[in-house]
Amino acid sequence: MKKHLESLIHSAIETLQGDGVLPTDLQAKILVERTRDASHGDYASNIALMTAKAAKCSPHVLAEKILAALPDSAQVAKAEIAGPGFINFTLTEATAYAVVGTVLASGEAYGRSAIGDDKPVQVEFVSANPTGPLHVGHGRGAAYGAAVADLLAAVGFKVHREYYVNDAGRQMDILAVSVWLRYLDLCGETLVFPVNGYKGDYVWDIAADLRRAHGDAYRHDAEIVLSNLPADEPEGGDKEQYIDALTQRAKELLGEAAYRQIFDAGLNSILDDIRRDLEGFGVVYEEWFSERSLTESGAVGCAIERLKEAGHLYEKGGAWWFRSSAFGDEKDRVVVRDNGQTTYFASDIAYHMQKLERGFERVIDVWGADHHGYVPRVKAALTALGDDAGRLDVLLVQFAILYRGKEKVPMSTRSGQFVTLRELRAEVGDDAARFFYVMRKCEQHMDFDLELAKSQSSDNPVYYIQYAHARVCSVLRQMAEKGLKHDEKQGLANLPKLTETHEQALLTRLSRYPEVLEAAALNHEPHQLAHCLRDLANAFHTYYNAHQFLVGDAVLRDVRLCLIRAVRQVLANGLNLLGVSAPESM
RNA sequence: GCGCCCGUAGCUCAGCUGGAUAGAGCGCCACCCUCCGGAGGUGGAAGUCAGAGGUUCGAAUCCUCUCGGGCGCGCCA
Repeated sequence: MKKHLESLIHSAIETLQGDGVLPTDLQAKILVERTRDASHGDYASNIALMTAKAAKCSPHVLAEKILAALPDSAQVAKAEIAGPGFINFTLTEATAYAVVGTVLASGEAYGRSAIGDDKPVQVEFVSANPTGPLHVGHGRGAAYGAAVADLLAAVGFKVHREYYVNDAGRQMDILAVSVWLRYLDLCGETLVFPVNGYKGDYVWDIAADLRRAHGDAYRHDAEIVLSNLPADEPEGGDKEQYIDALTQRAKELLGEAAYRQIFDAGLNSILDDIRRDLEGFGVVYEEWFSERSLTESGAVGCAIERLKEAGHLYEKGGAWWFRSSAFGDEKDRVVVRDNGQTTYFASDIAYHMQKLERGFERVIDVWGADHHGYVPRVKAALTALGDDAGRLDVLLVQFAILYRGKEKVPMSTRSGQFVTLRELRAEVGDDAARFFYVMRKCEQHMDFDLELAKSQSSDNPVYYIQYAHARVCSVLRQMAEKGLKHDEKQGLANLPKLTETHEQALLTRLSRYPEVLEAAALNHEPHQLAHCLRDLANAFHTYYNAHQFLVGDAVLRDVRLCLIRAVRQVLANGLNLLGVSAPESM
């Protein structure tokens, strides 16, 4: 409808340009908006205010001229000037009522569109290091990324959801060593666990599995393992140097194959756990992309070569540096360390280069806000490689702070006292967690109230919306119990009987849904959809309280049932896109 | 110190990319159940949009500065 009105205005503008009222090189964007106030009609355009200057006349006078040049439309009942020069449109009744039939006919497809034109878009999200279970910070990225992906799919993009598995690098080595040391402990060796090792219980579990499967195959004498190592932190040494030396020792004693087995045992165990966690959360991927595969396939080497050939790398202090400061970054970054190993950044350059080469029109990365400093260097690398960094959107998600009522839930990664996503899911449920995470726009710091998320009352927006859905179902059950039949055809044929203000309000809400969906998708703002659903639920509850649906008048009953079934459909569609269930009873 | 994000009702947040009288939920106050689920609804009070300049017909929205809060500034990932 917006587009229809915009085209009407466009045609009026062209007429005025032909008449010389407006300059032909006019560069105004025609914008039609929903009115905030029902007394302003259904839609409004500020075009006259925008272009008055170019027309060299007052907005009001220009608005009159536009109005005169506006082609007739069967869907517009009236168009009038208001305020400083707005053009307000009021739709015909038939147009307003038509939405009910449209919703019921379209069903699950209502609100979806094809504006994405099947263009391939990649959404990479979560991508947490497989060194431990996901925590509540990752949860927000998961819920947000999944919603963004689903929204884009709903408006016609071909969406590829991807998880980047950081299965290479030092952190993973530390995990492998941690597993091995716990394993040695289980074998009966006595050793002090490094300060910098991963201390979570899951490391013990992996070690225990390893021992069950392989017995003492990887056992080495503790004294040999720990001999001639630099001091760990408690002994006045450097914990980083210590853990690296320990990693080196592990590789020497175990040999490459055995080390790799322990490494993979840790990796696979944690990755499986993450995958199960996300699946339970309703988050699934088309692809789990391995960082290690980038090195093994030579992609990392290739990316480095390309940068080197283009003259964007230089050697300093034994390492190779990328001249990212020449492309807007604060300073240059190392891609190959002095020990010959490539950095995580080097992998990321290769990864993003590949993403674009894989043919995605747009590439979206969802990152935690703590990685924001990383954005310029990745874009710099793409630019240096001759790619269009503009095709990459990095969406930064702020942290969520958990509250239990008024009390802040203590969380600190340092002490390992973080709350896992699994714990959150168990406590508040998947529906509430998914909804709460996307209720706020991603750049907002979020206070996540566990008590509220758990509460089964109208205070809790997710229950409020689900309850509206369940209520419609309940009415339909009541209908059946009373032995009444619903004649949809008769209902749709008599929609003008929906004369109550509450009914009019619902019609507007329903017709708004596709617009909200489109805006939410294109702006990567699922919170818009969340708010829209709350508003719809609110309008429904108000209606429910004010009027009976199962009335004696069969025609009116059919009409009202059509309306509330349409409401139910839209609620279900919207909740589904946010990964929240739409229960028939609660 | 430099960079990014945020600052809107007592609280949690919207505000459709510069438009009409700044909105919603919670909380608070006053009401509404012989009625399809009261897990609900109606009405009301509540704001110097952090502050100061600037841009223009018009600013919560754009620019500059200041003040608060978060995060980031590794040859970690």
